[in-house]
Amino acid sequence: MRADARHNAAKLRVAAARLFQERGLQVSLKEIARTAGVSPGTLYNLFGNREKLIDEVVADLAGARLDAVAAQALAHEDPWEGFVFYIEKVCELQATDRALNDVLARRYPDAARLMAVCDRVQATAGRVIERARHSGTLRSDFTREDLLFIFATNARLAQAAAHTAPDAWRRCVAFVLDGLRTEAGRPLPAGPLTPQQATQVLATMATMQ
Amino acid sequence: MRADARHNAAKLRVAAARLFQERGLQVSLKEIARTAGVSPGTLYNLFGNREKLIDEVVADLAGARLDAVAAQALAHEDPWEGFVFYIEKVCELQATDRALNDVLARRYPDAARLMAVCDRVQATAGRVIERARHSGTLRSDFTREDLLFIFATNARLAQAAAHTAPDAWRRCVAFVLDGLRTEAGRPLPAGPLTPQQATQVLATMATMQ
DNA sequence: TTTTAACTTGACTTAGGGGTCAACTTAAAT
DNA sequence: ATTTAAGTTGACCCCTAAGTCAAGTTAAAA
Repeated sequence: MRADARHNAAKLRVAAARLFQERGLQVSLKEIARTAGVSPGTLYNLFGNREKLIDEVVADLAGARLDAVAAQALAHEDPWEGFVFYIEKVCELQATDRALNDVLARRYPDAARLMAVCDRVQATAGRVIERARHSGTLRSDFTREDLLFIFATNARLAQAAAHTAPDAWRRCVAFVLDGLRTEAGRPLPAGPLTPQQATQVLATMATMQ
Repeated sequence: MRADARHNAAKLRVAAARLFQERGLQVSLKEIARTAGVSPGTLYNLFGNREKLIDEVVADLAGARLDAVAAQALAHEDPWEGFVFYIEKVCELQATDRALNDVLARRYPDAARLMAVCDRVQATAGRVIERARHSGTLRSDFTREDLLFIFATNARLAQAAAHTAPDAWRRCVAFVLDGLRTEAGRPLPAGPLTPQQATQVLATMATMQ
């Protein structure tokens, strides 16, 4: 790889990371190229397509953040506190980083590293849930898929309110959390979803509109 | 108005009502014209623009449905049951009618009749909440704006899951409802939003992505 | 039947996206 | 300094959307 190509790739990575975070993974690639001071042809030349660019630019960053949150959550002595911490921190990340939504929603199935991040998140989320459930505070009928839907439904609120009322989502999440304690739980009107169903619904949500 | 113009307007109203319901208020106007068997020029000729078409076609239908749900909710003997009924029915409507989202989100501020529907919904929702709160079952810190966010956040889930798992949203709503009972309530991490803030956030959510 | 205003048409403009490629430029090996 | 393969460019292709308007058609009044 020639020096000028390396420089351009670096500039593109910086521009893409910023725009992906600020505006989501669907920003125009032409605009990323413009921001990087490079022609659209060069972007396609160096990265091939959107999916590959995303995989290179977003996967590691998103993965590192989400892993850190999971580790902190599991480090809490009290499993319920760890669970609450996990939900609140992930929502917080979603409020400040639009790219994370699309990562969690498995919106880009051909981005291998991104999918790996996604799988890791689901595994660690499972541990956070299991611990809280086992401690007796989290209601026993709560599943990983339910958690994914909490993230998916609150993501847009967190982002939409980021300027007007940065803490609006905290109220909504608090209502849900109060309903997730064992002592608040009542019989649910519908059974849990399979992981496959959840994946399909999340993908649909991400591509809707 | 000439007979052919009246017929075309009728055909367009039918096509628009169907496509708005099935695919949301942002469907291509060309497609509505095509479905009605009429040229795009005729649509613009007869209705002016998207906002006016929506106002004529959607407002009455959506208003009638939402009013009926509110009336049934207030007819329940038990105020809490009425509250639960109201939330579940509105979510159910949102799962089967994509147009309702955009109505509730005040996405088209120039559509006067639509905005009137919206205001009426907020007023009746306020009564449903007040009644349930007064009865002692609904936690006292719950506001109208919170209800609007519950609708807004669950709308996409209800729609996205409509085919894969039509009852998925019922689980999520059930978690929230369990958290809305007085005995489950704990101090909230953030204050309520003003109506203006809520409106702004809802509008942002509707136009996002 | 003629006339004409009302109405309809669809190609057109503007504006935006993804993606390609022949022609040009340049890093760097010799 | 010359060579050449690697890299860059931006006009160009495709598409789909909103919205316009000159030209053609037709309902219905006279």
